[in-house]
Amino acid sequence: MAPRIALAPDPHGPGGRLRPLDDAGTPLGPPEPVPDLAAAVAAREAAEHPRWVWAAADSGYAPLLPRLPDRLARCHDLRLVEALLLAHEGRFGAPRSLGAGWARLHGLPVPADLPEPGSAEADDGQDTLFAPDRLQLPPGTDPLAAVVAVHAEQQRRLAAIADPAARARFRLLTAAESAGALAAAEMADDGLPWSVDVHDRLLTELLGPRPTVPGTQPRLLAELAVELQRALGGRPFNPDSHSQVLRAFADAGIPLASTRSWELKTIDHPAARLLVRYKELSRIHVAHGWAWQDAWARGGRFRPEYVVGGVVSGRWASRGGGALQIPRILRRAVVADPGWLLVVADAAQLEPRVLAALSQDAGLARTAAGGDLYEALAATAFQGDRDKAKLGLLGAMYGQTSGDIGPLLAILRTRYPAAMGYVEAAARTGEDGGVVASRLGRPCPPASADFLDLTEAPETAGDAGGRSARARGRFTRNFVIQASAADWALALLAALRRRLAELPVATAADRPHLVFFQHDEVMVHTPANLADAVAAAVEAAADEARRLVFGDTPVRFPLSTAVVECYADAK
DNA sequence: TAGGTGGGCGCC
DNA sequence: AAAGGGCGCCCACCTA
Repeated sequence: MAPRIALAPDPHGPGGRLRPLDDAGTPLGPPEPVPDLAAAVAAREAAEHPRWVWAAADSGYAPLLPRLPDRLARCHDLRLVEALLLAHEGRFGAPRSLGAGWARLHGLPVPADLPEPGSAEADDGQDTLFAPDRLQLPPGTDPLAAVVAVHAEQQRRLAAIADPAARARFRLLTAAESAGALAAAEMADDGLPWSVDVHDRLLTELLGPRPTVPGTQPRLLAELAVELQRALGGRPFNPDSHSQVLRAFADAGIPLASTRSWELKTIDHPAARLLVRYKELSRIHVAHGWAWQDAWARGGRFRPEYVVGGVVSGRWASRGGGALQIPRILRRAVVADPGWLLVVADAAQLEPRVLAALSQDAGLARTAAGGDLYEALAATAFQGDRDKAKLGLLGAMYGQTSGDIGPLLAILRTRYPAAMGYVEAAARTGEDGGVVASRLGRPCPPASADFLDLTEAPETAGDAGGRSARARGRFTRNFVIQASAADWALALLAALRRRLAELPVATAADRPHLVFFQHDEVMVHTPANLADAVAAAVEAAADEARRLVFGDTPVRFPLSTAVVECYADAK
């Protein structure tokens, strides 16, 4: 067990205080004031690799990063762990700041969490000005004392989980979530290598030259709009307005139910094809065009802000820049530095494999023992029709009932009763208003009014209740899989981060580092001579994650790994 | 004018 | 008969 050290920065200036703790969180000595927190942290990190206990890595780590010679190995993020514990204790969504934990400990009124920076409510005044750390502590409270006390309380609550196996898994989850917070801060600091030149060329090819007047449409987009108007009779209309588009098509004798691309693609008319193209290009322009480049990708690095645990399933969210929605076509712009390479690894067919491991379905586990899972599934149960196999299994995991999927589900139910029973049990729990959890114990939110869809056409209360219950069932059905996949991915990320830190390098500047993480995919930017070692580290981390999360399972989680100069060349 | 909502689509 | 899970972002549009 690594030693633990609580830390709190001074509110002003570079100093702070440290306090060593035992595993239960009991202080092993008095607080130690240090004049230079970054220097003190660096020294203690080198000497003893402690687990740093702090209020929140997102605010605590970023200011230290530029001054640390090496990355921190591990931490305990009180805010993230508090959120996990509260959910586990049936108090999903309760305030999770250090101040909230402190208040609950002392029977004080619990302060609401501050709105996330960048959110709509965040610009409401000066609160954040006086609480940049978002701790929400009562005035006069000693932050280090609060860190020590709330940590001890969290350790007590973790130890109170009765089932030893469940306790071990949940502790793993808190450690992985905390490690993720370190990785997220580091990735924001390093940035994703982004070639502004390549991006410019791509945009110019697709849209025409960058408009000299900001806010005007690039030439090719404007021409496309005119062509579209001409194809519908020549009257001008705004292609971005759904109602105007619907009217223009109707006037030309083409009734549309919506302007969705998939509907347009079924219509054999030049205007439909032009509109689809316009939408594709327009989206790139508005969401990932020159304005985006100016805001997010200056200086050869795209620096998104990741929100660890930002999705209820444990997936990460991002804030600004759309880091997790980079269009495939723009991957051409992600280019390694000269002499460096990108190691891109994504888990192949992660979610069905997770289902196989969760349900311990022997048959499905055999199809997930390696190679192409859908191919194996098709050979076993669908006369070699891979598309059907994939459609059926995805439908089972998402709760799909429409289309021609019924017969496929019936086959799966016969062939893989344990796996289908698993998702159907999760769905029933949800329909009955219950709560499910991931493999490591991350609970889903409780049933609430959110799931009552009151916008539907008038109907009896019973119908609304049934609709809402089924929606809840689809959610819990998918949650067990999506959230357990997130458990695995988080464990992989933590293991990989540790393994990268163990690679021998001459200087810290030569160390391979994570630059991207997207649900089931990781990317490492590495000096070319270490690329093979990095690829091996990713493989090892994936296998470590499998063992940690699922224990003894025949299911394998193969990675598709590519070593490339450019992201677009991976797979 | 600002904020909220819904359509639509990018990613997994 | 049928209503496929999770997000972020931008637009038009409506309302206060």
